[in-house]
Order: sequence, then C-alpha cells, then structure tokens
Amino acid sequence: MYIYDDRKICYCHFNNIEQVDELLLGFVKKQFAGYLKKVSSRYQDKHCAAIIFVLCNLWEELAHIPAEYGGYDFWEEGELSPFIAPTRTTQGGCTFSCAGVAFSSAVLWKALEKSALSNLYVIHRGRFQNNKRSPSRIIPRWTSIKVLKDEYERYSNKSYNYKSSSSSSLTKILSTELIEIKQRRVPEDRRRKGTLISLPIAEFLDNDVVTSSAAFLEQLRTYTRSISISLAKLSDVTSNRSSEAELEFSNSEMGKKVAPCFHSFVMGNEISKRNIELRKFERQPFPLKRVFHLQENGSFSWGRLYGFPSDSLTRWQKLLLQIDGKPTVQIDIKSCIPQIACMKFSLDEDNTQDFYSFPSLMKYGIDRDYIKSIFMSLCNSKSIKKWIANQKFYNRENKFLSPCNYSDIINEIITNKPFFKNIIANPEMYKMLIKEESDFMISCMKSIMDYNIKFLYNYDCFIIQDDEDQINSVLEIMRNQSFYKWGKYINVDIDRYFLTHEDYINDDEALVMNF
DNA sequence: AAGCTTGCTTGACATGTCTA
DNA sequence: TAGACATGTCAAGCAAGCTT
Repeated sequence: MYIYDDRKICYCHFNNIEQVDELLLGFVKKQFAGYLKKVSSRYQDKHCAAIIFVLCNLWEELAHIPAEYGGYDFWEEGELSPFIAPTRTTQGGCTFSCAGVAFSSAVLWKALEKSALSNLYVIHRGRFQNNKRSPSRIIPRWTSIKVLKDEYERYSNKSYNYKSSSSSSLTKILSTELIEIKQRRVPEDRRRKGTLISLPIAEFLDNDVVTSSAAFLEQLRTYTRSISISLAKLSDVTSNRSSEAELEFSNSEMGKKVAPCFHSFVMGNEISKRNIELRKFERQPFPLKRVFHLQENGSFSWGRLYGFPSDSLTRWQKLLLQIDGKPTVQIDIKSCIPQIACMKFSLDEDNTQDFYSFPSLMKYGIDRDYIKSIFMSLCNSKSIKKWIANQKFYNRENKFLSPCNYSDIINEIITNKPFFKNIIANPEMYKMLIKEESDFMISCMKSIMDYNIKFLYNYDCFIIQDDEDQINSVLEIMRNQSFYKWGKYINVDIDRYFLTHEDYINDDEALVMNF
C-alpha cells in the first residue's frame, strides 16, 4: 500500500480487514472526519474499518475495468482518489464514479458480497461552499447511504421475484427509501439567468434589429480553420530575448500561471492528456459566436466575438504562439474603450494621448495604474454615488498617499478629459462602446480576409505573423476603417513577446496544439 | 469590478440494449 | 413488451484565470 498524499492512493489491496494498518486508519479518520462525527464514538472504529474494507474491494473491482474504459490506466497511474461518488441515478439503477471512472451498481453489489458486511457505506462527495481556502475539489464532505443486507440477499440469490413485486425490488428501495442522496433539482432562482444570448455572427442594423450574417460566419469559419497554430520551442524564443522582456516576465510570474488542465498534463496526468486530445477534436470548427445582452426593452447591446482559439490561450501560451510555424505579433488598440469614446465624442481631442494619465492626480498618489484599475468599475457603476460607496467598501482609500475626496478624483478626470463624462457611471454607454469596438474589429476582419492574411482575434487585438508586409497591411486596414467610422486614425500598439523563464528553458520539445 | 472564458463535477433526462 | 441498467447529452455550478 502506498499513500503519496491526502488525495492520491496508488494501489491498495487487502485480503482481509486485519491488514489495515495505522496509516490507512489515520488517513480514513482524517478524510472521513465529517462523516465520523455523525457516528457515535463507540462505533467509529467499526465504521472506519467498514469504509476501508468496502473501498478496498471497490478498488479491486475497478482494477479490472478494461483499459478502453480508462479504469486500468487510471489505476496504474496513481490517479485513483479514495472517494466514491454516486453520480447518475437512472431508472431504478445507480451509476457511481471514482476518480472519473463510472461504474455500475453491479460492481457495488459484488463489493458488498465480498465484504460480508451487513451495511455498505458509500461515500457521497459533497462540497464546502463559500470557502475559498478549502477548494471543494480537495476537501470533500460526506454523507452515507445504507443498503440493507437482507434486501441485497434477496436480490443476489435470484430466487427473489422482483418482477411480481417490483415496488420493493432493491433498486426501487435504493431510489426511494435507502438513498439519502436523492437527486435534487437546481432551484429556479439559482439557475443561470437567460439574459445572455449568443448568436452566430450577427450585424446590427440602424434600428437595432439583429440579423444573422450566415455567409460571413461561414467565411470566417472556413478561413480560421485553415490556420495552423503551434507554440514555439522555448529555447528558440529565449535565444533572442530582450533583457527588458526577461525582466518583465520574471517580475510578473506569468509563466507560473498555466491552464489547470495543461498544468495537470505536465504533471503527468493521463486524464488531462486525454481531455486535451478530446478537446482538440471537439474544437473544429471553432464555435464562433457573438455575445449579446438582451435589454428589458427588447433591444440588444454588447456584441463581442468569441470562440477563436486564441481566447483560450493563457498569457504565456500567447507569448509562444506561432501561425503556420512563424512567430506572431499582436496588434492591439491602445486604451481601446477610452480611445473609441474620444473619437466618437470629441472630434477635437487627440486620440493618441495616454488616456489613463492624469498628472494632476499624482499629488494624491493616484497613478496611471490606479486609474486603469478603477476605469471598468467607474464605467459600469449605475451612479457616481454608488461607485464612491463601493470604493469605500473595498477600502481603496488605503491606496492614497494623501487625503482625497472621491468626487475630487472624478471632477479632475472630467475636467482633464471631458469626453470621460459620457462614459463614467454609464453602463449602457460602456456596452455600446464595446459593440462599437466589436463592429470595428469585424469590419477589419473582412478586409484582412480579402488580403488573405492569416489572423486570430482576441477582444481588441489581432494576432498575425511577424511579417512587415502583413503588419503594414493590417495597420492600413485599421486606419482606413477607423477613419471611415470616426474620422480619425486609430492608435495601435504592436507587441512582440520574448519569453524567458527558468522553468521552461529546459523544454526541448515544441508544444504543438492543433486546434 | 465585471464580464467573459476554461475545466471539472453533478443532476436531470433521454436513448439503447439485453433478457425474461 | 417491460424491467434493468448501460450509455449519451445537456446544462448548471464552481473555482480560477484572463481581459478591459
């Protein structure tokens, strides 16, 4: 028997209960503490033994699940968790799962038979809610179900005619009297609200009627499907890194933030590997869609485009992104929302300025980063009063170096950049601006496709190959399009990333992701 | 802060298959 | 043909991570 940590048991086999040692008993006591509390103290040891015995037999059964169902792989890989969770009840029957392996109640009956116990305790994995320090995946909560031994015997010796009295068959009992894990419906008020609507790529008409542009959707799908995405070899990228980028990366620790699934895969989890492979398969075609909010008056707002493979890449993966095996650049709109607001509402204003810079606020200790961090909440608040209350609630005043009134900040912002008045405390306007941004990007996409440039889209940026001609073409398209829309040339950033992180330097193999 | 995504899990319900 | 149950599908909930 090996116990690596609280959650992983590699292999566990007991011929009889005498083989249970202190370690396993301690483990069960710790893991099942919640359950054991409910049991009166003089029966606790007995229950521990029962739990261990049943689990061991179940594991033994699981070891014989054919590899194509995943059972044996997981067993060998040490991914089995000691938790048995009933997952799906069917018409009468019950399906259970252990470490992601589903098995039927028949397996359970066999285990019961071997255990020769009068009671079978099956552990129901629940959740600790609202407890961020104890993620539900790690610390389970327990309830038990009890299977009556005599009912089991009647079932197993086949002499029991369940047909003539089906209401008292074992499975019926399971689903009525015995199972305390009665399925519950998600209460109506806790269900997800239907305000978000995703549609195939759609366009707005003047009167805010949404029309679906199926032709464009099909074009975009075909186009993006032809793009081959891969991640560069880290050694290649790090060889021509800049020290500035190196510093930025090591400071931000972004390299440590990897997708859980990928991280798990790197750690040798075969389940993750399989999931990634399955996902790759499901990825085609990209589920391109545009997300709208349905307003109370029946009109739509919002309208960003989602579903590009670049959406699901983490920051560090984006740094390594290659299109058709070539390095990429990211062309994004500088301070996107404020800039669009500026172009739309203040024709005299310079849209190449730094929208988050307010030198006059520096005396309060309010810097660019702070303005950036409050911008979203400022726009989305229903009223300035509410925003101020919220700021106080989150104790943001700690950030200030000298005493300062929140309304002073807002006055200062509006005085310096008057067009901010239009978007502060105006969520509808903010959504409208995002729609504007999204429509602009879609218009650009159409032209980029005409130029036959391979691209990915992500919020306010295009990712294209690091090629001078292509960059110039895309810049030209964006400039022309913005001039057509707002009468001004849009201000963009071109980012090239160079990655470096000690953890990854030793990786020799390219991480290829064929979406 | 808020809005989106993701993976993962569970719950509810639907469908398929075997057997008596 | 109905019971038993294996298998399939969809959606909700949650934590975490990204963007602006």
